[in-house]
Amino acid sequence: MTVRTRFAPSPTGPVHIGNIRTAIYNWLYARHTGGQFLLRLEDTDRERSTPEAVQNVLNALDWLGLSHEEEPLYQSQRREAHLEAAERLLSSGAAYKEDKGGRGQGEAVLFRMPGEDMSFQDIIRGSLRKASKDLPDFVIVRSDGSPVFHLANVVDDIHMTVTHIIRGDDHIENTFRHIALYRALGAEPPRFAHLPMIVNEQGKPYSKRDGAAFVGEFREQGFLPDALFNYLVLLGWSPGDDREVLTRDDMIECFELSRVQSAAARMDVRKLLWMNGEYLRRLPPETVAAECRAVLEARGLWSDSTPDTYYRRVIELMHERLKVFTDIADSGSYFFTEDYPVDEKAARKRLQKEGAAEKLKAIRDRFAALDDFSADALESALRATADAFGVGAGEFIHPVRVAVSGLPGGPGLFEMLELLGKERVLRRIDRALTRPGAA
RNA sequence: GUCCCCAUCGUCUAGAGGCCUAGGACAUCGGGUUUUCAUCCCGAAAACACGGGUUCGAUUCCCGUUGGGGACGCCA
Repeated sequence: MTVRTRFAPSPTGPVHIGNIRTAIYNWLYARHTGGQFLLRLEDTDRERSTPEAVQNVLNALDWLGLSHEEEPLYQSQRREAHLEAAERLLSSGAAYKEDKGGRGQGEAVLFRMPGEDMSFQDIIRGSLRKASKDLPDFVIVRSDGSPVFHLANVVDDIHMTVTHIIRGDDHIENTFRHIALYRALGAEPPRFAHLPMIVNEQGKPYSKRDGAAFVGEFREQGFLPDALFNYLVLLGWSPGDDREVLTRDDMIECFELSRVQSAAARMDVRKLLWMNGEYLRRLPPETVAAECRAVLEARGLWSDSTPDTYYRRVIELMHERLKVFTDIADSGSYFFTEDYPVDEKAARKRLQKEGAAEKLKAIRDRFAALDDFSADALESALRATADAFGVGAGEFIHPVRVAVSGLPGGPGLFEMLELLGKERVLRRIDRALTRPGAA
């Protein structure tokens, strides 16, 4: 029998990082076994489900490359099937009506639990059991006639012939009810695998207040889908060897549910950043250029008059220094505007030191006299000046860098100066010289 | 309150009774490379929650304690 897994989110808000990892594991397991990965929108909560949230789910899956087989099933359209199943349970005696004084007036339909202790083999947790006394009957159709989650969920999973249910461990207790429903409906229960939660960086359950909780946020912050995917896969699972950066094919090949961790995992944005850098550095320059441009536009740093050759060179110089695309706006803004921020600490150390102004002035004049403003020419000019002063080149390099970029680090100074061009370099040095405190 | 689940470096993990002097990755610290930053290379510090068993031998098995988390809806 071919494996069929499903991702069944309820579209009530942005897709959470924990949810999407569940989707990833479902997808990976289906691909690993040559099976199918299905999608079901559990949109039966009329008050909280929205079309925007549905779109958000679809976008998140698409962004991460989590392709699914068949058309998505909208649970709200399956109401008749759910109610029909309830009728069957009623007529077989597996369910009964009772007025528990709930929503609306009239009777709800309750499912009759088997009245015996239950257990099942979870692929990740092993044997899980529950005593009969802790498994009370429960409502499957409300007194207003609407089906309840447990019923809809099971009926739809049977309908979709799902063979492996991979979901969050907050569903462990529900599983006993679901298995009982499967049996009463005359269906063979699927295999279950319950995933641990992902907790925030403080080790607490995620709440709405936590940043870095929704897939869309990572996208906005300039993270790459493949990097987020790779990071998330490793959050609770490992290939069993020392590999960390894995291709999609590698993951598909060696993914095993039995190797999934049973303890909750904590989100670590620093490692995610590292992972993103790994992927970003391997990207072709055109891609980096396009993504960075989007960031620059969003930050108001982009001008359509930026020469293509100039921009390409900026990306060449910055590429390996980026961990996320948004870094281009933080550590490369001086390539695009005169209004770049100046690192106070660097300015104090390099520009306001004894004798800094004198050296800066000397090198400014030396640069001004240059006809050839190439990196090589700039370098020999600067080194000659340093020699004349009887000091190391660093005594000139650092102040110039801070004056021209406002930052303590960045691409090779001479390439940077050449790219910026004579006019801008001289203007910026002059400005640094006149800045208060630059003595 | 009742029931259930979980527990290896700060974090993610390897480890399925002797191979463990507990391995890797991120982060941290030190060194090398670089004009700087980043990359890259080398190195350091850093963990089996605690207490009982079982065993010739426990990080690995069992029980308890502690600590965390979850479920107890006519929400999904």
